[in-house]
Amino acid sequence: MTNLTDTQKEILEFIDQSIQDRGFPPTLREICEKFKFSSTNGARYHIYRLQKLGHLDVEPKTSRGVKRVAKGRKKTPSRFNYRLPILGRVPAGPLNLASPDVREDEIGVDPQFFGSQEAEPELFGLRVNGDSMINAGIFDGDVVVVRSQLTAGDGEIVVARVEEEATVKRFRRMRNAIVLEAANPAYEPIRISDLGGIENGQNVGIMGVVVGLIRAI
Amino acid sequence: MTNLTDTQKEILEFIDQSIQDRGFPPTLREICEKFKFSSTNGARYHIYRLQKLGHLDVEPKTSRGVKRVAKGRKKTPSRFNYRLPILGRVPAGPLNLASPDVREDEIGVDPQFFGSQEAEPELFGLRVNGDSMINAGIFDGDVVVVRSQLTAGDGEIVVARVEEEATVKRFRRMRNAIVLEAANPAYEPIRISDLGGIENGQNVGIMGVVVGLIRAI
DNA sequence: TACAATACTGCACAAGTGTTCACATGTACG
DNA sequence: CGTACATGTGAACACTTGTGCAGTATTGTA
Repeated sequence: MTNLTDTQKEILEFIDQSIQDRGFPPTLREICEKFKFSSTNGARYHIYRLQKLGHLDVEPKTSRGVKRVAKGRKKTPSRFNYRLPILGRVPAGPLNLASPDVREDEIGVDPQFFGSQEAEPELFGLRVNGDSMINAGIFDGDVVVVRSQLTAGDGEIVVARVEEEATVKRFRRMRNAIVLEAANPAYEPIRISDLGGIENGQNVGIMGVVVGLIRAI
Repeated sequence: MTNLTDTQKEILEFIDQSIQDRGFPPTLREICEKFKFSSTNGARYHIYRLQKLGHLDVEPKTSRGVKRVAKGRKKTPSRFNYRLPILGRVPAGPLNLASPDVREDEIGVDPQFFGSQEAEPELFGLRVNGDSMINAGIFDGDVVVVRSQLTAGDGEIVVARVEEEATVKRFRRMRNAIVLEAANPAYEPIRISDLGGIENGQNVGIMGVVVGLIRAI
């Protein structure tokens, strides 16, 4: 991919630098000065080249008329800028993504890494409380990355609301019921007649599917 | 705050638009054309004003020499932009951070979340191969976040080089030796006489300390 | 009424800037 | 050996662009 000569790469860098520092791209003569070219055509040659290679947009007859172009699979800046809101441990109490005051923190993540292709993925973080999912590699204090959705497939790890408490469990679709089971034999599975239904007086719903995990050691 | 006239606000907008669309600010005459001024001094007057008001930086005698100055606008902190290079599984073969060709991918992370305060932290990612750290919650395929350093404290999880292979182990400082132990009873601990020393013909060194973990499910 | 400030018009000029054409110098390659 | 190609030099040219200076119209305001 980096089939560019050293000079070409340096010129792109210089253009970026100029845009960053001064707010606009350099002129041909500024490039000449920087690279000790004695003729504007030295710079002009490289600009022409870089345009042909698709790294620059050039507006003819226009001063400073070069523009860096995001090339092919070049990383979208927003890809790295997504801020994942981390909700707190939420031991009891309602888990409400919309209310920003329950946000404990936020961290920058790469949504594509967790399978999200959308520009504005519906991801949020949730700090896990307890060791009920220890056999699934989810430890106390870990942050699980959750994609908001109301349904889940068999075997997926979900964030479920049981009464007014949020828990992380593995979602099992049985013959006549749905079971939320912990990945820890010390915990009893929760049996539900249907998704969102009530059995034994339980009020249950799925809040999202766990698509990733982030841990600071 | 917005003690600007309508025209002034529109001119700032036009400058932003130009930067966004074309990659560089407009000339005075382009502003004139846009705002139906018949004299360049019409634009010039407003640019001068906006400079005095602190909304623009102006580079004299320079074409398109205006720069929007961040006036209390939210700027994305660089902390969300750090790109963590992910090295491959590196089953055997040398693990060299410097050579970019072993990079499998990179993801955006928040170094502060993993305890790094520096602007350019020496973090890298390493995809874990095998289940030797399963009891520490590190599963096959997980990416561990590693801070490059040559020493480690007792009990820390480290990336160690044994011969030419990189492994993730827990670092134990014993009375007369150092032990690299797996978090899985199925694996035998590796005993080393001293850090970087050789025992049983082993060539061992510490490459970094695991400060975090990222998993895509 | 007089005066200042705002928001321009009009025009010429010098410096800034991209463009064109001709030519030089390596380096790789058949 | 010669040819193609990449990477420049050098100089002149014409358009672009910011600048300086003078003037006009409108709107407060004292």
